[in-house]
Amino acid sequence: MRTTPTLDDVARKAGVSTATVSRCLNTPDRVVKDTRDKVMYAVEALGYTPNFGARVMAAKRTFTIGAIIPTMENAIFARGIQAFQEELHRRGYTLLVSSTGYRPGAEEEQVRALVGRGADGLLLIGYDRDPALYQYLDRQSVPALIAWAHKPQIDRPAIGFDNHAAMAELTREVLARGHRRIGVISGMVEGNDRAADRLKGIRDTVHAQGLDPADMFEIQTPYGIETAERAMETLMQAAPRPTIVMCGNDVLAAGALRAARLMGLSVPQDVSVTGFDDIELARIVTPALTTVHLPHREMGTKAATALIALVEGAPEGPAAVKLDTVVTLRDSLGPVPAD
Amino acid sequence: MRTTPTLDDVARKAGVSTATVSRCLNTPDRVVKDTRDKVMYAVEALGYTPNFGARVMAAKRTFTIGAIIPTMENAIFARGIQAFQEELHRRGYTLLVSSTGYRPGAEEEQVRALVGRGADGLLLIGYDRDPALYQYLDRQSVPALIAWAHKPQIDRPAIGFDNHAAMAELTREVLARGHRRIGVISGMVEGNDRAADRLKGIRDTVHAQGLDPADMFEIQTPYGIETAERAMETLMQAAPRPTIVMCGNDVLAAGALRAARLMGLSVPQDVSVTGFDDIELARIVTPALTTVHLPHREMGTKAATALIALVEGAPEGPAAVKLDTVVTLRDSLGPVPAD
DNA sequence: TTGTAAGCGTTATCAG
DNA sequence: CTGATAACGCTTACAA
Repeated sequence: MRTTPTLDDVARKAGVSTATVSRCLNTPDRVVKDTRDKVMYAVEALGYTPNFGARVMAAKRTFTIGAIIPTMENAIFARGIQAFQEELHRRGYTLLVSSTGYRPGAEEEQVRALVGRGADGLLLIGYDRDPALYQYLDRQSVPALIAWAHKPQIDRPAIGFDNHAAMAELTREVLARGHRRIGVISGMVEGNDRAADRLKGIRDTVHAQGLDPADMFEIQTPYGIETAERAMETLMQAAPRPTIVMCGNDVLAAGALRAARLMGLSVPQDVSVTGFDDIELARIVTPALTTVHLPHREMGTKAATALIALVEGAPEGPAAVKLDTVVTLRDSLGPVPAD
Repeated sequence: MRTTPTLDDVARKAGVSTATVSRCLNTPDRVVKDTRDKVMYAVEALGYTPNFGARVMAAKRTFTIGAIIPTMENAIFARGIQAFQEELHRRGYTLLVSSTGYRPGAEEEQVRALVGRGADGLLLIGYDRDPALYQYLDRQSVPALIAWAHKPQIDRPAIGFDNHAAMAELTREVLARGHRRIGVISGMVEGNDRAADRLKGIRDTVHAQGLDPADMFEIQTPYGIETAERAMETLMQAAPRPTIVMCGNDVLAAGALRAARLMGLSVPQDVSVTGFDDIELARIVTPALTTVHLPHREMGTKAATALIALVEGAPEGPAAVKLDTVVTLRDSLGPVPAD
């Protein structure tokens, strides 16, 4: 097992000092072409790669950004993260992603792992987390940008959506179609402000309308097609049955759609279904989902820009950017069925 | 901007040496409870996190595994990677994922980034890549495990499927239903052995059947729903039209299904469609997709085990593990339509 | 333009 | 059981 070549090996082979090699690699113009060629040749010949650990320790910047997302398993974050990564790459940064699998406590672990590895900045999803984590980040002075959520009242750099308002708008569309018995399949709200806000957006709108809360049927369930199917089955057993089921995201809605089909209910004739996120899935299922469109790629790109700004000497105080969402009407939402 | 606390700060605060602090953190049993308590208290009080760079440099192991996948944007790899990560976590390793977005050259970049950061081992998708990259990995003696593919004739540690055989089996099912005019929507085969093998699996089977190659209609296209829709439109304009369209994966198939619906063709009455991968999508679309089931989670889990074994002093020579695939018949495949 | 040498924060080896 | 101290590989003043 030959040991991996170091700066020193390159220097020796090229007949120069390690300082010169380092300069060739980092600031090539501060080195005369002739020696640079020698050095580059040695680098090639040896197959040298800088040791990042050492570099992190000696320099300050790593040009690495970390992102911690709840899951890679469904496409909720995929598109935004992809755009985030592309923009970072364009700006010379490397993205490292890790996921918590919605495991409580996992996020702190990952934050420490990434910070310890010298991440210059972090992308986190949503606001809800142990205050100690925020304290830790502040202390380490590692900038963190919150994405996929937006709460102007919280003084943190963030870019995202007003989940409450967006869901409220969708709910108004639902009410306008005459629905009064509303089923809800929500994600688990504990530690998930996006899920919580969406749920609250429905409740507040329904109550503002003066409806009887007893006419709402809520189920919280972990994200997943299967879990949503179970939830849908339960909701459809209520009597009288809800005329619509509003879901916390498109994945849950896809599950609800599937369960409806298996139960022999047609959508939207027998029951309507709505989603949230407008991931690709929403247009693929039958019937296509009425949902809330989120500008995933725009958010990813802007998140990259904002985080880099923060990293490269935040002008100052945190700012929260709000992106617009659009209620997107497709076939899965219909008028309330005649009894 | 308070500077982040180091081992030294902790040592000073606890009134012990840095060596003792280090021991408390890494081998707590080699330190008497009393001093350990003092140290732990200081660690808490200061909010100390070890600097990974320094640790990498001083120790050899990092307990970090890197995975480089073509894309996070669709679910092809999501499930397997999730299982991979879960198993790694269970074994005390951290997973860092990065994606190439099918960008040529990006993989090398990412490999270097991960290796430079001290990754103990790497998970790579498929065999096809610049030999120089393999050479680099060997030289750095960083073990790499190839996943999602299996070629016994290539002497590399790998875990995956025989894409050729699996697609061949599906093709036999197709032929058995009387289809003779076969359309194919394949992923780009350049640098993607999985896509290439699947395509070849179809061709070889069709030709073995003694069919006229002129009856096959092949289109290669980048992965994506939209691109698949375009391809489907093109295929459906041929006269006579193919009676079935076999797709290189489920995402492409979902696009084909969608295009068919928009063109007013019903599946499988007017045209059949098949996929490959059996991701969640396959059961959600209407009609449900006939596809090749891959044991995603099993592969992820076993990949983790295998890679850790490699990292922790590979017993020796590389081994290739083949996992079984299952042709899964659902509604999207029907008999050849009567003309 | 290039070389010298002092860190950077840990771990590991040796003594005590 | 604990403390010095020498690496680890690289960057960066400071000198030459």
